[in-house]
Parts: sequence; structure tokens; C-alpha cells
Amino acid sequence: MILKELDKIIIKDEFFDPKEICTCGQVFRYRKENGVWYINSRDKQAKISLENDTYVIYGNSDYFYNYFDLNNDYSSINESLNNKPLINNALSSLKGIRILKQDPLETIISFIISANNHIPRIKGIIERICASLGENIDGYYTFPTIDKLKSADKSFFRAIGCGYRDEYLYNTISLITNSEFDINKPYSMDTESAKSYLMRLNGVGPKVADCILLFAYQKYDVFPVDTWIKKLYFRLFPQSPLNTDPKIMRTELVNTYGEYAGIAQQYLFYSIREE
DNA sequence: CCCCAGGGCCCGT
DNA sequence: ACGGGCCATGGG
Repeated sequence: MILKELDKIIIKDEFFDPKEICTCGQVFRYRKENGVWYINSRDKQAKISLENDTYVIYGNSDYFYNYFDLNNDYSSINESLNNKPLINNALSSLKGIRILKQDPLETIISFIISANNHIPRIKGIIERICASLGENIDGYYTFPTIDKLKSADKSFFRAIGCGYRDEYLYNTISLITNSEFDINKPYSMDTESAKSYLMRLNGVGPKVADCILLFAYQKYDVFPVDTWIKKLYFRLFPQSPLNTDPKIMRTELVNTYGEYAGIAQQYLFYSIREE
């Protein structure tokens, strides 16, 4: 049961769990406080509390109905993945994962920062970007607009702890603000074209591009391969322990898990990190 | 102290 | 096209 009202959404559905949605690695601006989940996107915040066995999402209900992809039928996606290898346990214990429809700019910036980095540190860096360049609304900071990001120079990103990614962010923001890159274009492109298009951005390689395609542009036929997924790969294909090429892994994993490979990847990423 | 993290860039072959 | 070295940072 999913009920959209004026200023809240009421959900009693096994395919929705704020903890799994927040902590499966797709998003970094969230926190849990006194049993309530807060998740931020752009300039908005959703507050999710459990009331009498029912989740209630407070916030802009039009925005968050779309953001949480509540129109999508995850029971049928779950079912279509059920006959795939190594995923059954994850599918039964992690039903509540959904792929968020995140803002492209925020996703691009966040996943450039994610490269070769730890999740807690990624969260901290993004928080500091918002605290410095975002706006304070009712006790939380918004994600900065592209104009605000443009006003920051390279040394700003270095100073808040981005490390060597300072240049990537600066160059990427320049490309977007110079209109050399249309941030809405990947929506209407096929997955492969959108991927090469995204990789024109400094700091966006194959893995980061896959994350952006999946988390911002609803391209589900991808499979972000990071250090965790490599462990999974060697369980799936123990006969080829010598293959360490991420490109080949990616292709085989997409072929194995099919049109919803990216969603399968999230179930698997979550479960393998829990071990 | 070393190792590692949701990797990508740059430079040689 | 490919492989290897390098890159800041902080937590374990």
C-alpha cells in the first residue's frame, strides 16, 4: 500500500526499507536520528519515520514519490532476478532496496569524490561542500546549485579534504557551466553512448560512469565494478581466476544478471559488504 | 607502521 | 589499446 498525500507519503510495502535504501551505497546525504531517517536530495529533505508498522515520508510528496521510484514495481523486478546466481539470499533479506532517481549534478559530483575513497569520508566531504556552498534551510544544508559550485576554485576543494580530486571537480564543473556538456542529454541516450558521454568529464571513468548511469539516469543495464564486486566475480566465475580486467567482468556480469543488472548489483553490493 | 577505500589519469610501450 | 605508477586522505 502506497498512499501519496499533500505533504506526506504513507507506505506499507515490503519493497521499501529506508535503512537498506540509504546504506546500500547509492547515496551519501542521509542520517539516522532517534529512529528517524533523514535523506537529502538537491534542496529538499525527506524525513522517514515508522509509525504503527507503516513508513511515513514527510516532505515534498511529488518530488519524493518520483525520487523513491514509487511508481516502479519492485516485486516483479525482484521476481525476474530470482533465478539468477548468488542472489537468492540477498533478494529475500534485502527486499527493501530501491534505486533512487537522483539528481544528475549531485550524483556526478558525489561519485567523482567516491573514487578510491571510503564511504564515511565521502559523506564528510559532501557535507562540507553543502555546508560551505549550500543554503541553510530549517537546520539542514542544500546541495549547492551549479552556479554556486562554479564560484569555488580548486583550492576550496583541496581545503575541505577532496585530495587530488580537487582538479577533477573543478574541471568537471567548468565543462558543465561552459555548456560543453549537457547534463540532461544522457536521459535520452542509449546506455553505451551515455557512458562515453559521461566519461568526457574529468574524474569520471568506467566505474563512476556506471554509478551515475544507474543512480541518476535510470540505466539499469550496467554493473559498477569496484573492489567489492571483484570478490563476487571470482565466486561467480571461479574457473577464470586470472581474469582481472574490470571491462570483461562488467560485460559478463551484465550478461549474467540481464536488464536489471544494476539493481542486482545493489543487492549484491549490500550483502557482500555485510559479511 | 602499513593497508585500504564504490578508481582515474597520465605516460610509456 | 594496454599496463603500471601515481595520486590525497583518514580509519582500521
